[in-house]
Amino acid sequence: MTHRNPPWSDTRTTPDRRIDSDQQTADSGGSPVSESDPTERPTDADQTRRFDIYPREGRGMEDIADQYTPSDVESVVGEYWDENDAYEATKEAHADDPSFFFVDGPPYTSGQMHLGTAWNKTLKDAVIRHKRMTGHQVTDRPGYDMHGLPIEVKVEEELGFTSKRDIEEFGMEQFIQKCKEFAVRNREAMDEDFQSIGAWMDWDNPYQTLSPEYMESAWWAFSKVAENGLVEQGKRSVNYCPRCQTAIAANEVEYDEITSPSIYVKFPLKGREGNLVIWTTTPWTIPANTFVAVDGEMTYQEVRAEKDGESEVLYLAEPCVEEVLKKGRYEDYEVLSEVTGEEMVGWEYDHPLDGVVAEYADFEGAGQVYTAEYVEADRTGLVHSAPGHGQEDFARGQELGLDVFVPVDDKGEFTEQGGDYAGTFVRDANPEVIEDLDELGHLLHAGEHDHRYGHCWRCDTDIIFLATDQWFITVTDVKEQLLDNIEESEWHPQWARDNRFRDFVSDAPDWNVSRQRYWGIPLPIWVPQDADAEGAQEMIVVGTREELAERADQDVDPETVDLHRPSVDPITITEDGVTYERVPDVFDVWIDSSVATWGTLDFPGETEAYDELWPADLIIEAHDQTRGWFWSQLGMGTAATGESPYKEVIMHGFANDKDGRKMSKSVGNIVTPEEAIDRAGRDPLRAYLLSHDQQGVDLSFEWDGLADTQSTLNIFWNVFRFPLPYMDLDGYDPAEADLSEGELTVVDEWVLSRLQTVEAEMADAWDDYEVSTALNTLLDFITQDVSRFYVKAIRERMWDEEDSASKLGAYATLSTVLSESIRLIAPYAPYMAERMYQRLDGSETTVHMLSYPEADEERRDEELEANMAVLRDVEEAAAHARQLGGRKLRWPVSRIVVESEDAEVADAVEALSDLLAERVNTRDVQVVEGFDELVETAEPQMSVIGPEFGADAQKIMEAVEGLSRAEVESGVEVDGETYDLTDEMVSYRAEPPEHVTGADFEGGTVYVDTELTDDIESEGYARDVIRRIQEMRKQLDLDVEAEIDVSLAVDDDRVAGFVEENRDLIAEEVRARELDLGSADGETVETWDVEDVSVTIAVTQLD
RNA sequence: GGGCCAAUAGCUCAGUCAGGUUGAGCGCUCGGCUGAUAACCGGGAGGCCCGCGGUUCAAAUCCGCGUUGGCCCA
Repeated sequence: MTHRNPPWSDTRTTPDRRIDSDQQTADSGGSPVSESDPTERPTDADQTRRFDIYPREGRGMEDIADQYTPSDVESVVGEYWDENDAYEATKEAHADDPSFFFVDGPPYTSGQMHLGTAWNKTLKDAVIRHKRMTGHQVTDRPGYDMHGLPIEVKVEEELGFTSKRDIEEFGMEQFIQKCKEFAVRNREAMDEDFQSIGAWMDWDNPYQTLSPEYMESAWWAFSKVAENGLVEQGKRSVNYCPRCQTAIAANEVEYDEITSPSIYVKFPLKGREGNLVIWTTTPWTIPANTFVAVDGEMTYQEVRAEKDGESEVLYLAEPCVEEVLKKGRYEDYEVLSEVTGEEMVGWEYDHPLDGVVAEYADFEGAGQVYTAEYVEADRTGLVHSAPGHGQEDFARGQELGLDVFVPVDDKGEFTEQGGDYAGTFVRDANPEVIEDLDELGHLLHAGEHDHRYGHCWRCDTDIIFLATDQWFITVTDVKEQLLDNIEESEWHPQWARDNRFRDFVSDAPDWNVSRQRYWGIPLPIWVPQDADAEGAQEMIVVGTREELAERADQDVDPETVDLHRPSVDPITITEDGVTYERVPDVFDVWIDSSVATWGTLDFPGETEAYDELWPADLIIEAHDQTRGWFWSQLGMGTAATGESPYKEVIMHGFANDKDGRKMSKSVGNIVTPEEAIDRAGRDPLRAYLLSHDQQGVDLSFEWDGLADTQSTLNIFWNVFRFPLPYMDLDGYDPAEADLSEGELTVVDEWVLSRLQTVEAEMADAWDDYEVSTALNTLLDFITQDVSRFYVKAIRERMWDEEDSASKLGAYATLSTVLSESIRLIAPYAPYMAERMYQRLDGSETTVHMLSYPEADEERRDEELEANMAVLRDVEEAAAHARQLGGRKLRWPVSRIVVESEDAEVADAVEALSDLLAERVNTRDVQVVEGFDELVETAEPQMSVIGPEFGADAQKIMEAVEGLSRAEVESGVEVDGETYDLTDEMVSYRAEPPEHVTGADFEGGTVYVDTELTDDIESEGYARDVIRRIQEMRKQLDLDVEAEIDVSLAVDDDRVAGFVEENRDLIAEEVRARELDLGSADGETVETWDVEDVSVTIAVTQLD
């Protein structure tokens, strides 16, 4: 065998390369991938930058990267990308494609990347890469959420602050500066984190919620909301953090189990005998009591209860009577009467803390019984209601037209109205309230109650409900439109939209957007200094910096103004003789991210991109954002413009630990992305994360699973590197692969057909963003079809003559399969794909600028795929049968017989019989409907024979055992006497004849005839000897082309004869110049056991 | 307390929408292959398909009630 080129010479000097050599013809519906003049692209001139798996100059195999080492691949590719501006080149390549407006959900800059955010960014990156490869100009601006209470709290911790007073003393401006520094510092670290997992986004230009342009987006959107009449100021009962001294959003409240007081209180009725009995876990809200709620439908009993010789009258819901009286340790009771809740409406009572508190709700309508929806037959069936605190109480109070009475200030302390409690923090007042109620004789029972209660998500302080003056976006006014807009958006998975999201939106209350804090976007609301001034508008909402400059009383430069507090605080607006001042609040931080679709485009500062792109084509977040960002954007978009700001949503899951439990510091089960990258690599981590369901389902992270993914990628790596030495030897350039050159065999046609099928299936999966399905389809193809089957099938052809048409066909096929598979995997494992691409082709700067392969229906042959599936089943069964027959694959068998009644199976085996014969190493393949050589062996049925023949049964059994059916049916002779046996007495077991073993497959049975002949033994031993010599060559680390001398001694004359017969074959296969039989003398000598025969082999390397 | 999602081999997951003999990978074990070789392939063992009811000729799959975990809400 001769070769044109020395093995490691540089054969890659072809000057003109095709771009994207096996690009399919663009279909009519598809969008053409931009292909600018190839001469503008980097050409072979910078070939030195191309990766080399195999060193070109005179080095040996030991230098070959024969194992997939992700860290090596990733570091070299990372450098390559940087040096060659691969990201920029990719964007450039798709600059003229149809646009795709992706919007990044901004991570909050108070922490660092964890596994969940790594997953999130990886999925986004894969989608963006795929979108580009399928011909889109993708908006890929990453974002950061940088304002808000959580950062304030972190900074307060750093500075050792405990209250707002500390901040005021420190200075608001300085404090805000510290918050900004904190956010920017974290952002920079997160930039690096995200890039470390290969996320290709516009990291030079992220949108940041603290930038003037971005803050302006929020002002603009809010001003549109105001124009639509959906901004309102009002008292609402809100979740209030007494430490942070601000309202917090419902989704900023976390819940935990706590122990609260549990008290039963008697409210003395006015104008009639008796008491209403209520139950509460918040004694401190009793001072604010305004009314008592009952269920109009429910039956209440008037009972006279006795204790210590005294009696009193109590009103309780009928199902609660026994329980409550037990709590109150009453000894006996009698039911005096029954009334419905409805009948109790209007009853009046005295405030139970009259005389203790300075003021209580005694205005028109207060101190009475009303019905309410929230009453249940629980505890007492009567509910203490304080609209100044409880949210439901507040809502019902509004319906009833009751004033809101709040004897608590913004520090959570009682005001002077609280009388004895004035200046006491509400929760600290609980014991006093209980004591006072007891002294006044109104306490029926006091105990403890364990329940879930909310606390501030950042500072852990238990929240209180407080009716305060806040600003709202009244989304409840556009509820129908919100629900309609949900219909307009497409969600993956759809159930998330139709169940969770729809339910949440249906129940969403008005959105409290004001926070009494510092680090945030200031509310752009100006209110009159004197609300009663003539001609005063209720409020002025400013939408842009330009507008602020125009309307402000002070000089404001729209280019340089910092919209943060405190610089905007002193700005006033005077119009029509009325002076307006800014509301000192900042926005709820959810407002910030809710305008991300505008902020990403720098709108309204810039309008061009907005006009072209808005609304977003796609957003991707985890399921916690259903009530977060998915909602805030819908709410803001609908309130501001009437539209949803996004069209499509992918909602993925959470990364939990291996037991499906949340990762947390306290449990100590956190896995960091850094550790995963260190232990497995970026591509394996990405592929692992992306191989699991991406739609709504959580991931249980497991190290073994990550390792599995790495070994799967390793199989791809092996498939990739397998042909390289051969191609190099032949000077074959895989980038120039042409399927019309050379000769395609049936396996080539098959694997190409499979490739098209895989491409079609992946395209279908991608259409529905079934990202994991697409990846797993590809990985299955690479491992099962390409590695397990195709590579094995073409191995021999790699050693054909230099210009063999069959080899060229295999080269072209494998090159095509690799080239397209590399592009198919590129969005998932971008580093590996790049390295492979640069080795095989490299005509473009990066694999990621190429187009995604599409199925060529011309190349699909479903019948062939079906036939090959049958062949593989048969092959598997044959291997099984061989194993049962104790004949290893290296030794040929004389024949296999495929038994099947299925015509399709028979046709498939016949169509592919040559290939099958080769793969199972048989000299002959037969296909039959029924294998007529099976021997039926009799098995006596003693349960029938025993009773029939009594004492003779034992002998008959022995005689019958192992006979054929014919022998039994002709009569069984025992001791000269012939017995006729009925069918019931004997059953038959069909068995293959001697030397034949069978194994079932889905369509039938495969029989393998392992009978030995001299011819078979001769080949078998020869192959065994070849194998041993090859093994020695390998151990000696010989170059594949190196020649050797071999001498060997066989410790068995007959086997020695077989070896002698095959001398030429052996010599050729092992590249032996001389092959001596007799004694083993040479540089390296080793003795092998070949089928129990000792064979000593000596190998000497020639120069 | 409520809504949604999940539970299938020792582990990670398919299969559930459209009911018809539970599959894959890893791990274990036995074997095979061998110029992809620290790679690769096959056989085997291993499942009350979370539990209990119901619908049906037939349920991992549909329905109801629970248990456990996750997310969200109160």
